[in-house]
Amino acid sequence: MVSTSTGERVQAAALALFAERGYHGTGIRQLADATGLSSASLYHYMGTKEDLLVGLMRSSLTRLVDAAAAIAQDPRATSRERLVALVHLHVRTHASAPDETRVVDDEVRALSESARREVVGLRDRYEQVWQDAIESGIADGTFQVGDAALVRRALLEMCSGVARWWTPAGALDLDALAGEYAVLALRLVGAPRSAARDA
Amino acid sequence: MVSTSTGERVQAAALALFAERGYHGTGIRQLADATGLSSASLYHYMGTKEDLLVGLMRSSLTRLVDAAAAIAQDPRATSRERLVALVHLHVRTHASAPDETRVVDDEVRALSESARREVVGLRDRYEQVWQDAIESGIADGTFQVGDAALVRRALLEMCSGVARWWTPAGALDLDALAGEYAVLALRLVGAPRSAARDA
Amino acid sequence: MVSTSTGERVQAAALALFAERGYHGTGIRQLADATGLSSASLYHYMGTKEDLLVGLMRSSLTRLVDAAAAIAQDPRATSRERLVALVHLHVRTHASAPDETRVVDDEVRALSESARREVVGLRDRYEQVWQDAIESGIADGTFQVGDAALVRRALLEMCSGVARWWTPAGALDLDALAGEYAVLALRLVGAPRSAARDA
Amino acid sequence: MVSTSTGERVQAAALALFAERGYHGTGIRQLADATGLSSASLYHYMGTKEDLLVGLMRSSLTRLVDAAAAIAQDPRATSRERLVALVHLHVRTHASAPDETRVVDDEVRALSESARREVVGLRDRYEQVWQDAIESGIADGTFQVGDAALVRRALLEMCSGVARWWTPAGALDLDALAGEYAVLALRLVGAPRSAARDA
DNA sequence: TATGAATGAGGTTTCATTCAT
DNA sequence: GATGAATGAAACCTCATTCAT
Repeated sequence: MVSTSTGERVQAAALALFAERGYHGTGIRQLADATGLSSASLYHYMGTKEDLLVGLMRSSLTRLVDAAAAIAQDPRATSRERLVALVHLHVRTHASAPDETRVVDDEVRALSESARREVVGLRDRYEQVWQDAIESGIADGTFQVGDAALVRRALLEMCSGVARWWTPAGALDLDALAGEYAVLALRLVGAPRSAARDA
Repeated sequence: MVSTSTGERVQAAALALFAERGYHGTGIRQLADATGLSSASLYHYMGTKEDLLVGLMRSSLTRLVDAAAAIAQDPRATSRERLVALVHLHVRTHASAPDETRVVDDEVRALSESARREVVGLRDRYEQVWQDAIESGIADGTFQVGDAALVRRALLEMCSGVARWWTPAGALDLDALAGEYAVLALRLVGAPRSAARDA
Repeated sequence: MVSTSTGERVQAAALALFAERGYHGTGIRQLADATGLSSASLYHYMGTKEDLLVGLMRSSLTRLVDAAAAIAQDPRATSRERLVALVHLHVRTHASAPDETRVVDDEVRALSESARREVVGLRDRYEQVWQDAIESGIADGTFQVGDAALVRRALLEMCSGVARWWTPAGALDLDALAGEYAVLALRLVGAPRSAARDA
Repeated sequence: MVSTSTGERVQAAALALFAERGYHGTGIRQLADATGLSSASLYHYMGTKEDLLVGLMRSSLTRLVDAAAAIAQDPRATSRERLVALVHLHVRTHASAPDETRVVDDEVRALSESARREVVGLRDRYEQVWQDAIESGIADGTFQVGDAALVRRALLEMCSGVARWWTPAGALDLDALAGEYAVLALRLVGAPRSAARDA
């Protein structure tokens, strides 16, 4: 049986509120109400409000970066398989944790200089994994892509979008969603032929 | 000779600030500083802060909706041409006015209920044009698409992304950018063959 | 007819409160109450609370430094006359504006680094005038003093003390007070003979 | 071997902090950090924050009052010797324990009514010893002083000042410092001739 | 048009203190 | 002894907004 610690409840409430109303749109008092703590008690669990934000971003991005790195390091995978795996990871993560996504993507500007550097660094590492995956697919002739950076951006934006609309209550379950996006991704990189098999 | 009225300067400053720091992250005093007015004077040109936001969103979305409607109503265009025209419109608009995009896309949550309804209504009308364009391409056999709504979302997210990275100082000019994205869009809808011609 | 501006009333209230309860012991709300303003309105007239403190210190010290410099630059004065003039200045200033004195002397530690540098700089300039006056009295044989710096400190501390106890309601008026301290000062520097004449 | 109890370490830390940043400028958490205890644990050793302050003041003033009383009660001392002994006591105490001095002198205003009465009572007893010493010197013709209370204040302020600048690292050691001030004190009371002998 | 003056409400954070463990 | 958890009150300051001039 997993019980949630108060610290975790604070993080969960912050995530939900930051996602719904934005970091600057969320007040400490609202956060306190949502957690059932006094605003003073909140400071037992978070440092500053910004520390809380940074913590959420760091853990979210670190998880994503680690998972992507694991995919990148699998030596047996083909370029196609690697891209599909990345799409699956990204889509499933973003669809099932849309709040994290919104916060990580939208609130970087709210960070102070030093925190921003850290978070952007993590994001850059993640994007580099995609960039490498695309370039190696180009190199081995699997992908037909002119501008790899442009396609990387298009791919990531496209996949991130699921956080804005997918819900478990809809017609598509997570697997189907990831499958659909894998098809689209392979089309985008010009390797559409056996898409059905990969998905 | 085009002179900018004070009201326009207020809007321009608001756009830049809202885009950079977010609506809730932007104070009236910062806006006053940026405009060279006192915060009290600001209220001669805007109603409330929210009115200012709604005004920016309305004008931005209205322009986009009208342009999209014009494309949709051209009877001579093929499905392929229609999609390409929409992509060009969307990409050029988002790339050349990234601030408007950020504000329109990110700050809907900051609106009060009634304003949100209006803005979401405009956004829905715009998306419906894309939806129609995709469905008619499916209907006439040009596009190979399973889930039209899903592809519409993927397409729009992908194209909107240019606002986050394109700059006129980079290697691609606006025309080239729009061309590249048209190619990607046609790939996404499964109508890639003569992509080069369309771009 | 001299009317007091709101800004001046804020400064006066701050001076009284800071002197009575200390800078850290004085809250913004108390300051607001004392001024008859809301705490928000206060910020129209002061910058931060620290700005207010620095302003008080600066104006107080600047006045003192200027007056001391004027005394120091009088070429016709003897060493004895110069010292007596400095004592008169210091004692009258401290006795008649004891609040300023307390704040300037006690709250330097409350200042942030950069403000402290400025204020300490002013204080150092003032003390240098005294140091010069003592040394020139030693040089021309008027004063019998071993350690000039030590005597300067003893003199200044002694004279500053009037701010802690003198009141216009007491037996001594300002002139008599200044006279008494001039006598003591001349004794301290070992030039007591004609003290009565100088006072 | 002298080991310091936790309670003593708390007092020592409080003294240093109160002296450096003032009573109101020192937080319980800073005190906890300085002691290596949690803020909750602190409350095992002090009562309230004010109790801590009162305790410091009481012990400091009691020691001083007792020492001064001992000097006053020596029947063999001359007026001159008695004054010199008081100066030595005061100067040595203030120079070697400047933190105590600052706190005792500056933070009386931070005390609540009843505590203030007690502390001020102690201070008054101490000053009375000086007052008596001066008056008896006047009575027996040793001192040439007009206003005994005024001179008492001048003397005490002058001597207290050493707490603000003397350091063991400087050119003067404690004995020399006390000697110098004894000379100055005798000059102040108009009994300067054999100053060298007394110091 | 333009702005100084003004404010109630609320921002984030810290305060000194208590108490169950 | 010692401390994590907790808090009501208050800290300084900024918020969006109004209004008389």
